[in-house]
Amino acid sequence: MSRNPIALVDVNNFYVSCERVFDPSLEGRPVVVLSNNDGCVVARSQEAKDLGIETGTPWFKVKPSAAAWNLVARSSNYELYGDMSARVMEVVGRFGTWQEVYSIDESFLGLTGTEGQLREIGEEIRAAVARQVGVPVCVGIASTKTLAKFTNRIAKQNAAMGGVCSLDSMPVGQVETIQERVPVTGLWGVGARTGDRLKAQGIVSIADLKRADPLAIRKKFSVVLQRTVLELNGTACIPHTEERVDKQQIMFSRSFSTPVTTLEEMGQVFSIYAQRGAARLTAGGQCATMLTVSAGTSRFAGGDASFPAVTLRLPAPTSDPIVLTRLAVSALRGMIVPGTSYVRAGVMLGGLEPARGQEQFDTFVDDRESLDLGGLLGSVRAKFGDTAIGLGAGGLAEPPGWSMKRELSSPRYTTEWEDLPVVSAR
DNA sequence: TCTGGGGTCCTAGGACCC
DNA sequence: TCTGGGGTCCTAGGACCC
Repeated sequence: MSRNPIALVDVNNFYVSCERVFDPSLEGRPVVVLSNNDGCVVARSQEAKDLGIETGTPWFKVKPSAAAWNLVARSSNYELYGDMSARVMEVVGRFGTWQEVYSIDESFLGLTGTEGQLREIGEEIRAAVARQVGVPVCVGIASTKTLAKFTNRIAKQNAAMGGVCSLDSMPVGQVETIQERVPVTGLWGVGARTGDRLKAQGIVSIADLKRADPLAIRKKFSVVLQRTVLELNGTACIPHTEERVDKQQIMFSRSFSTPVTTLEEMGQVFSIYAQRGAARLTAGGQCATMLTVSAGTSRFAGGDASFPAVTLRLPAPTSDPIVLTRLAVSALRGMIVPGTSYVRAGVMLGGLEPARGQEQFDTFVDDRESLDLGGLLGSVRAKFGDTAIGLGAGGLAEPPGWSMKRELSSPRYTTEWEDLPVVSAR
């Protein structure tokens, strides 16, 4: 493997670990972090996992036992997690010849060194992140991304390894034993659907898949699964993209704290969501060419749920909040049935392309010809806060009744001056 | 009573062109 | 009126990820 080893570095129980950095009283206690609207569990501390709480469990089902379990729940605080993520990535990136940030809490890293040095580097990464950011990470090192993910899992599940595992330093027999035991769906890229289809072919464990003929797998399944087979056998074939490529779509979608039933309220929703989407476009220097608005009734209410959606092709690529808001609101007529209880809605911007100066306004020749409205709104919000300015309903000082609920949120410790933690010593 | 949000990649099939 | 083959682009939907 000595050629081009790859590390997968990820934070243990990331959201919970972020909460613990600023509230050490959470150490050792079961902690869960909830989805938007405090709906269901999205992250768990080890203690919470040990209690048998699964990801996706609705909070109202867990809540009655919370006191008895000494369980703490927090609303998700994405502002905090996003900022902590950037800090972790910066520290981890110092150790690699290249780095690919794969998700909010994990990145692939190119390493160099002998087998013995690799383990040391892994330990240095752990120590650096613990000291400079304060969260625990695990490191898995192998010759391909798929194997690095698998090795990271081994590091996580064996406390004796101290959070670092290099696949080639493990006895071959031991690796084979694990691969015989772990089901294929434990692999990166193999989900439940593919798992069922593989089982029908007699392929159950990771070891089974590793022995399969790559060409046959490609024929029966897909090129994606063929790559998994090759990577399991040490042939790296999933390329890494070091540069952050532009996004291809932007979605703003939320559940409501109380159902929305009228055209008027849904107009508010689409107006506000379209403006949030437009703000993200502007921030990323992009324009959209397609707009999709959608809504949904509850899957749990009994009867048939409905998920109406309308997609519009924009007359010209744009990030103009006025254009996007107008179109999003106009799309709801004929799509939304008044009197129906909608529990969620979303605005999706697609077919994104880089913004090209003022061209985005060329087809809308009015007195805004040379005005970058999105940029202007963005700078006002940056200075005076997210709710300082907006179009129509987006400019309401008081959030509407259906707005998201986050009753158990921690402060934005690292991104707002007024939320800065205070430390004192005696 | 109360059940998340935001993405990517691949494939198949249709429209269209030469 | 019949006949052929090859290619691109776009879109919808599936599967997967965290």
